[in-house]
Amino acid sequence: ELQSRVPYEVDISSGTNKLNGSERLSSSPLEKKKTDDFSESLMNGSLKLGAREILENGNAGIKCEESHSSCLSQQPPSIKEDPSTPKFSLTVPHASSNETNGQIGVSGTHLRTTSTPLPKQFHGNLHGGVDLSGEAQVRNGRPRVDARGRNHLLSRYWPRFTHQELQQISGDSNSVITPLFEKMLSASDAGRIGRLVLPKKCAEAYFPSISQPEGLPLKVQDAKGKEWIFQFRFWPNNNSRMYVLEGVTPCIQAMQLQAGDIVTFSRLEPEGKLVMGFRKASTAQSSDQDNETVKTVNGVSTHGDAELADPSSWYKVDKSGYIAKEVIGGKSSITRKRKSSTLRPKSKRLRIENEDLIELKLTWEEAQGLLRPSPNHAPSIVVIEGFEFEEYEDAPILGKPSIFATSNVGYSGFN
DNA sequence: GGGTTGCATGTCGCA
DNA sequence: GCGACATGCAACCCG
Repeated sequence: ELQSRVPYEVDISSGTNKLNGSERLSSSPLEKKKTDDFSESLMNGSLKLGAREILENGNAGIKCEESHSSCLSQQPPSIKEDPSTPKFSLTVPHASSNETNGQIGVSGTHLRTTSTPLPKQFHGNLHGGVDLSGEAQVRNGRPRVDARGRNHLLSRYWPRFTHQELQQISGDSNSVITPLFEKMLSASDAGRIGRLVLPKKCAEAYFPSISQPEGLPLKVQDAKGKEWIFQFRFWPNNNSRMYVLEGVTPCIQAMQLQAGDIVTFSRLEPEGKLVMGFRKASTAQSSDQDNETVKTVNGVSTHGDAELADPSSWYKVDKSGYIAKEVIGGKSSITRKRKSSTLRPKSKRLRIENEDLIELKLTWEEAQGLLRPSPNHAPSIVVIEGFEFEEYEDAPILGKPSIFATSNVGYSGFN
């Protein structure tokens, strides 16, 4: 018996992540794509500020070192099954300090080592203590690629953590959060059966490898620190596997989750704990919408348009099984016909297919989150009516509030 | 008889 | 065309 019945935890050991390691460079098409994506991210600068934002707020940093192009071909985190110990181990490369000195804004990948001060307007403290600037940058984090198969994950599983979610997970600790993936709960997942179907690639990448269908118990901590033990197992499915977490009903109920809500999986480091968070459907958009706005867990407006805040108002399922999409401005379209035998919405397919129909409206606070200071220019401090403002000689850069990368070898996927 | 478990099957997205 | 995944459903378990 290779697998102990003792609940497994994810354990992290530090590795290396040499940005200048030429031996790691690769010219494979996939990696070229990542490089391009990353370059693109640098253009808008949002990665830089997103990273800083987290640091400057003194909360858990987020590892996103894998977003750098030179990280892309590094060894993926290995998920090893050690017969001699019940402890499941994940090896996650870390950044070395000399890789990031002065690199923030260029690499933007090693959050804990950044030192460049963040312009005050990006702290969000001018808005009643509510952070309005950082969340957009962190919610589009990308997971690592499949640790074993190195196959990329579908975009709908990319973690899109908000700043507040990360805060909620990390609490007051100095732990670093590595967002792994997220999944929108299907009706089956949220049902009473208590089985949460896991995306295969995510399961194989981030959870312990299992050889027997019975799998093994997996200890997962929720955002409140409560620990749950799920049975991580798989079913043979055709010639493949279908991974499920069993026994999730109490957790689902405790979180008051339902179909359409999003569960997130991340890892706390250095503890190596697997952490399960959630995002209610009322506060989250379809996970397939990259670069879109997301409301925070507690409903605090961030970059989300007020009319975008409630997806429940976007979709209506009629008796014929159609899902009608209501878009701002009264436009609507039929997205896809569902099985007529069931009327329940299948959140998986809830997506906006024609993004041209979306009009983004921003408040001033939201727009501020898009602004980036011009590089290489130090601000001058001006005090107006008791408030400090930073003045820049050059006009700010407008960036898209979507960039965040999380994985070591996975997607840089920047937009 | 109700709940649970394990597998089968249909649908959809992606290569 | 194939793999992934949502879910249907029959077999099994248990009170």
